Amino acid sequence: MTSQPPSTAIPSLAAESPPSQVEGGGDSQLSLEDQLFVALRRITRAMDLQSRLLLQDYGLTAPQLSALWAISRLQPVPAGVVAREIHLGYSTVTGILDRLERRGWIGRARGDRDRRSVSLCLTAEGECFLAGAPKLLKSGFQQRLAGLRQWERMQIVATLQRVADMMDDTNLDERGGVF
Amino acid sequence: MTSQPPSTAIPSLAAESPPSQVEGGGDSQLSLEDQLFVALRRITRAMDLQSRLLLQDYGLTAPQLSALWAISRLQPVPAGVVAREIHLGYSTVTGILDRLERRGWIGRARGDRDRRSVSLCLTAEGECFLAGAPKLLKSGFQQRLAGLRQWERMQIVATLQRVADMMDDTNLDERGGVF
DNA sequence: CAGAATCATTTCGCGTGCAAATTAATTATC
DNA sequence: GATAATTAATTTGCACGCGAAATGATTCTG
Repeated sequence: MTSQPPSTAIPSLAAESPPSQVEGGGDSQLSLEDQLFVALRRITRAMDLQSRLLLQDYGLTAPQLSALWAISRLQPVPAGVVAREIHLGYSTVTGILDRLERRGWIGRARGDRDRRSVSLCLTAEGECFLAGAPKLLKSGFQQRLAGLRQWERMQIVATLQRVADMMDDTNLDERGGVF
Repeated sequence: MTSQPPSTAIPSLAAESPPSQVEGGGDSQLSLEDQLFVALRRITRAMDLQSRLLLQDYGLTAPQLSALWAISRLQPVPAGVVAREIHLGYSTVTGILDRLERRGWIGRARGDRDRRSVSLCLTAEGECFLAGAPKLLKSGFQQRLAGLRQWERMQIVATLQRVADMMDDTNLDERGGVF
């Protein structure tokens, strides 16, 4: 019936919470892979919630803001490049650009040389908005991050990039491997 | 599981990204925070795509499978516990349970003592399905993970959990801090 | 013991993000 | 130079996951 595996699992490393049942998730008895999945799910959810918060406070989602920054950095830039840059599908980016354009933050213009492509540029209002725009990452998270040492931050980023590389099949063959 | 990782091990590790421009995203000129965001976005997307792949091949999404495993592990279990366990909102879990129930993999029953709560159990078919069920993480990712050393895997999981802790405000106050 | 407060779950409305099909423009092939 | 193949962007259809409000059940108060 109920599975109570008497696992001898030593709560390792990050699981140095005392044997008291910490509410929220008894990861200790999960396999490493499952723990990893849970952590990833928590991160995904946190990203989603942060995006909703942005939407509520500023009227744009995190992907929208991310696109805006990318355009600001690369303009004039075709839509496809932005999609690849911020790791969203083409069709998704179209919708995002619609909303950014409707708000008057970006301008769309068909390319001169190639009239299939769309050239994206920030408008003056777009620049203005970005000047006072919120950060992509939640302020609480940023603060906590800032509280770490430089090498810790770099280590975290490196690990995340490594995980992203391992999960993301698309541009893996081009690179020839994770290492 | 018995080995304690060398706690001082981590410093430079994978952080030695050479200035070479890898195609796809010129992260090199981005701030550390932006690089972090991009990595998180890539991970989120990879999770989404993996879930779609599951849906296509097995007819259930990653959250559904995750819920199924959780129920299998904790049954009989009320819905709210499952929601907290797999880090999804209550309302989301309701929909997931609908689909799992419609497929005949779980059974819902109002609690005897408290008729507000719903007791969830796996059906025989559910058990059967789980026996041959796919993993939550993409096979390619799992293989790459398996290719690492144990301490590397643990380091990755620990870092992800740490990031999740830092991003997730909900159960932070209860714990008193990240450390 | 009635009414209020609380709790677990569900319903509803919304925006997201994807794949597949579509449109429009460019390049390749014969 | 016309037809086919490719490319960039968009439209369409679908399921997800959230918050807020609603529902039904239980406990707290006076």
